[in-house]
Amino acid sequence: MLESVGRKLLSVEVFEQLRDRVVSGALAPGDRLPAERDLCSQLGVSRSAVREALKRMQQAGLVRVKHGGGIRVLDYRRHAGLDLLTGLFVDRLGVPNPRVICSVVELRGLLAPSAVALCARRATPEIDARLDAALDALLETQDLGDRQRASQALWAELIAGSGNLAILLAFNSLLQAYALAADEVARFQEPELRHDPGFIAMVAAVKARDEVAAAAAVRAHVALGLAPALAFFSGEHDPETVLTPISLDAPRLEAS
Amino acid sequence: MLESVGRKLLSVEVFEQLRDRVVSGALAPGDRLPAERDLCSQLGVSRSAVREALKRMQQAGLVRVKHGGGIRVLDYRRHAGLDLLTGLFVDRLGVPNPRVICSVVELRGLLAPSAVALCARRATPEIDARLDAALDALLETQDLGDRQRASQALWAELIAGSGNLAILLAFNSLLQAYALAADEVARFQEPELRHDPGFIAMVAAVKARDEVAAAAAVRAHVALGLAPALAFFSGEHDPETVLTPISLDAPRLEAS
DNA sequence: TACACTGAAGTGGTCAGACCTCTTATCTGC
DNA sequence: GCAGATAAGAGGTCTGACCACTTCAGTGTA
Repeated sequence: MLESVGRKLLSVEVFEQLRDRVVSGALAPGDRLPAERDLCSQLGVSRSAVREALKRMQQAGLVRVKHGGGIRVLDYRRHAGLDLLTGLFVDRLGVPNPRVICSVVELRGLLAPSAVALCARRATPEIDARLDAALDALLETQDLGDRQRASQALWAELIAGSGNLAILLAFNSLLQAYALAADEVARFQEPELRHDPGFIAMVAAVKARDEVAAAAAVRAHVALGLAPALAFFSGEHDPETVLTPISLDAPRLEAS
Repeated sequence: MLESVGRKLLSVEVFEQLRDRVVSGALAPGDRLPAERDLCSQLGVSRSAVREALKRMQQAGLVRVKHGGGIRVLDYRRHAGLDLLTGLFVDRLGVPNPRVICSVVELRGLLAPSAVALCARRATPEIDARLDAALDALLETQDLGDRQRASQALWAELIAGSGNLAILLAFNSLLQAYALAADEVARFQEPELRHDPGFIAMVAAVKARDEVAAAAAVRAHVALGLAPALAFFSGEHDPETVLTPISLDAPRLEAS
């Protein structure tokens, strides 16, 4: 079946153009952007569209706007937040950026064990029940797409169970980036998605309130998709540097 | 001396009002916002201001706007990214939110050792030199404010040295939140900021390319500020749950 | 010459109202 | 009772005007 083309809004189009110019370095930190009215004529859109795009740029930490004083480009490596990943994960044509993807995969591998260990520390009977429900739903289906959705729901429960809002939001940022390359991600994630014992072990460890076992289970489970992902996307990297299986020496949470 | 009052822009004011209504639950997920034109009259501002605020809301993952179909509130716990911390760290009056701050402190404690360990794995002579320079600058000053700035510069080098863009951006989000309560943060961070041996040990371990020592040094150093911070801000929490020193059982990165 | 002041030009912020496009719900007719 | 047509509602875009702030060149004075 066909997909809706869903034409892009002008302000989004302008935002993405500006964003790409900044993250690609075409506009260097400290540079001054053309005046709003000049941007309008250059881009062929109204000032409203330009201004709305600039609001997004500000929100993303890519530019600094001073009333009457022009618009200056910021160094995104110093001022942009994790949400910028959404704009870096794939380029305008949808081609994934290997370097960015590797960093996201790596961060997930580092953070997930800690998050689930915290979940094991702080879980309640209510959380246990929600985990059981999510796990049952996951094990019921074999379709890869359904699995992906179900595993995402289970992860959401595990992360929420950590009781840490910052971790929750960080994972949201990571997932939002993943969603842009859902198909590519699903491919190398398949071994992880289909490994029932991994999911079962994670939930069991949490329910047993065993932080060590929980972290270990997560590390082992995540490792299934980690190595293929890094191998697939790290063509331009030094294998010695990037391919070292981060999952095997990832954070370990010991008992208190 | 007096500080500039720096009046807030209308679009920012509107954004913050809407954001607070969403994260406080006054506007529940699924709720429909008033039409743009109604918001204008209710808030007494023009439609431009409202629309620019709504663009920020979209960018933050707090609402979903559909052409012709109204504006719906999203569940920020599912759709907002780490950048939202900036808006949650302190309330409109500048009073810090203990629950959020604890989660940020905890995430920093979990992430920093792993990040520096990665730095130890991937550092280059150039990075070594930059670390030395940042460390020297730090040790030169005793003023607490200067220390805070200098330590931030050193951390920036360590994080950048990890070669992981996602981690870098995540720390940016955390720092941006910290900045909103800089004074409060500096108070409980003082022991950490003044502990020269901690900084020296971290840099030495990185230069020795010793991942284990690096992670251990970071864990020990960060712990100095972690316990006071959690104690100071976790008044409304169950000590058993939150005060368990996360730093002592934080992620440990073993040698490959 | 060096400095402080002034004022004009440039630039972002706000406003008003118009018109277009898309969604939604109702209404009509079969 | 259902499908298609229709009208109302809501977001998207454009225009042009005016306000508020910054910047800097030009002016005048010490």
